[in-house]
Amino acid sequence: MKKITIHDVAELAGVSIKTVSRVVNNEASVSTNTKSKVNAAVKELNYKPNVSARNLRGSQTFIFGMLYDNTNAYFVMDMQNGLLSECLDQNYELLIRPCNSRAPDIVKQVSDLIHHSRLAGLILTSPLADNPDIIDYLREIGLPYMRITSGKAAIGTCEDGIFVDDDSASMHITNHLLTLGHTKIAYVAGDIAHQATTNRLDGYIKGLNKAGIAVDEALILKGEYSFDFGVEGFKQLLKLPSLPTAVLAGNDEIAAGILYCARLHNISVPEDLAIAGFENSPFSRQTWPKLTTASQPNTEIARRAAQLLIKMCRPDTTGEHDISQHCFIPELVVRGSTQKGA
Amino acid sequence: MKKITIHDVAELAGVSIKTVSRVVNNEASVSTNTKSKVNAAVKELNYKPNVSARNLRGSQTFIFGMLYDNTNAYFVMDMQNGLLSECLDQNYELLIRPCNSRAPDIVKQVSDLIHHSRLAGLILTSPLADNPDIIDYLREIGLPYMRITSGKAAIGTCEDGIFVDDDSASMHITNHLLTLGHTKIAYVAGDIAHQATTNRLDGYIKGLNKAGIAVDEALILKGEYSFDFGVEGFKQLLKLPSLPTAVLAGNDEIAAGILYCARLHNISVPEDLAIAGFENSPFSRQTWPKLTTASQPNTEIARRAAQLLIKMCRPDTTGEHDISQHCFIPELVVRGSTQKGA
DNA sequence: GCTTGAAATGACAACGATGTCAATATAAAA
DNA sequence: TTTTATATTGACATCGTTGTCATTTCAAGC
Repeated sequence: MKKITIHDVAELAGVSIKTVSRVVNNEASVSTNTKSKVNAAVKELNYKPNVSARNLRGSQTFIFGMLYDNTNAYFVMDMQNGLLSECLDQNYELLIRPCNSRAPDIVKQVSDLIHHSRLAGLILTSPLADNPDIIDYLREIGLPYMRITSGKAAIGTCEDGIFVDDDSASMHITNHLLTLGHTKIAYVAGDIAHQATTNRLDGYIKGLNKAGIAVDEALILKGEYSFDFGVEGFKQLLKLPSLPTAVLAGNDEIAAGILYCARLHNISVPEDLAIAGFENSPFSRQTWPKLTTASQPNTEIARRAAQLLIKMCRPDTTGEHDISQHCFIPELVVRGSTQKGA
Repeated sequence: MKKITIHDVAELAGVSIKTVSRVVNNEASVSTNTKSKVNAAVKELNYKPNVSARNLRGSQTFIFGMLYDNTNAYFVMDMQNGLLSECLDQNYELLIRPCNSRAPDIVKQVSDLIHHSRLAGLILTSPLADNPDIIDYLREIGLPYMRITSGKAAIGTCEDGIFVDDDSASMHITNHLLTLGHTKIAYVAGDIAHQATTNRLDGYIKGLNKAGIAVDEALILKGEYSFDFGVEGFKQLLKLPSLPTAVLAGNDEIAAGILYCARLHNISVPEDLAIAGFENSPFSRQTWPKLTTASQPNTEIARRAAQLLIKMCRPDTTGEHDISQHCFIPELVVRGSTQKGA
């Protein structure tokens, strides 16, 4: 398998290697005639530029990074599959890195990755996407980045990113429970380092307010996005003088923990207690009863993030900085954990 | 942010860049004194070799690939975290790729990845690790690879890889059920494209044989590693004249499906039906009751795979091809799905 | 025909590492 | 001490590409 280099193409086309480089990179100032000669040679030899040489020499690089710090394997998997699919299609490489958002030197870690791997752009998932130190740093060095996080697309601000409107979705779920007649609804929230946590709580509070129900702080618990915290949280609720009739969980894992704990105490779901999750992760379908939840198209979200980032890195758009943002609204999925027979 | 190159290290350590290169690459013929000086400088400057430059110049590259085709997100996550941790420590890059092992052009896909990204080695997880076409191809082109799959370490063969002794573990679980007095034990297996599936079945059969119990083919179902197949499989078992008293599942997902379906039919677990899973994935702890299962240290396994692959790529060992293999035996974890109160 | 500016092209250095091979330091043998 | 073998080190070319800058080509304007 002989290696085909730019020299071979140049020789065959009868031009200099620099001209081949120009054609391959779609630069200006190449005559139509030359361009077609070179393209023919490229095709005949099946020439592919050497990525390492490009990355080594070029100012532009074709490598993105994706950072995650999330125990939710399904979420990370969806993200990375979506990103990879889009990046590889567009001839970008994607480096995937786990990291600890609470590490004191997190900014340095990010900085090292960027410089060492010469990243052209970075994709951040929550809670890293919500870390102001990291964002400030990226702004400072002017690296294109995409945050995949919670919020409303704020057109008019310079906040680029992909946003999931957890606020609205959470309100929908709350409304769903209210419609079923519940008035004492607890909220077992995840890690407040995630923007989503705040927004989901806000949606819940808005929902209650609209229905004219006072928010009872004793019914709101904050912890982390894990099954174990679901168990823990419900144990705390059990200590209350009277149980709520419904619990909204920060995500499906927490909901599964609550469900588990309810079962231990012989509380029937949904008859005595309605439980709703969030995220529509696979195991929201694998509990008994299945969990009512809010569904977001994670793979699609990731693909979109990659698309926008690539657009940001393409200098061919005319000067102006387009706003690169997009908003997704999770959909309510009603299942047996809130409504018998659903 | 200044980029740290080998020149900076050389200057600080007071040696030539070539000597730094030797230390970094663990080559022979460097005095202990020089080595420690250089290592100190590397550490002080936090120097990391540029992967592109290495890849471009060297005959050896420092990029591994990891291929997965597995719907079990927790498994893939554990694998990639373990591999990344080891690879990055040793200054190897790791490219992560999902792929479809049943694609007709799978070998070409693998080949393209290897050549286009100039991989130094490849790590395969099941079922890709069990695909003979891929393995044959890798042998043919002489690319170092590590299979992470099921089997017994067969010292003496040239079969390099990381093996999980599913056979023994499955037999342990079977024995556990036999000890509890079960004699009619069904097996709901996963996808037979995975070597693990065959080996787990073998362990089950051996377990029954040792106890002098005849294997009833009607109690053995083969499908795929999913919750849905667990549901489907149990529905089939329900059609039998009489139900088994215990079911062994190919993995935890299948077990969760069985558990779900049993609950739908008001069958108490473990009283009327004992269920055991395999893999000790997080949601084996998130069902009610929790699942008895077999636990394997996936992250550790992955890290070991990377270590062995790196060793294979290091020419500094004296000529001979060491056997690079390692075997892990999953441990039985007894929980409430087979034993009340466990 | 001559100047001129822009378009088109090429020569050459550079990116950051490793491979080759020659030079030097060190230890062992004579 | 001198010779010889070996261990240690460094100078320099090199990998395949792109950036810089100089050069050539060409059409338009005088």
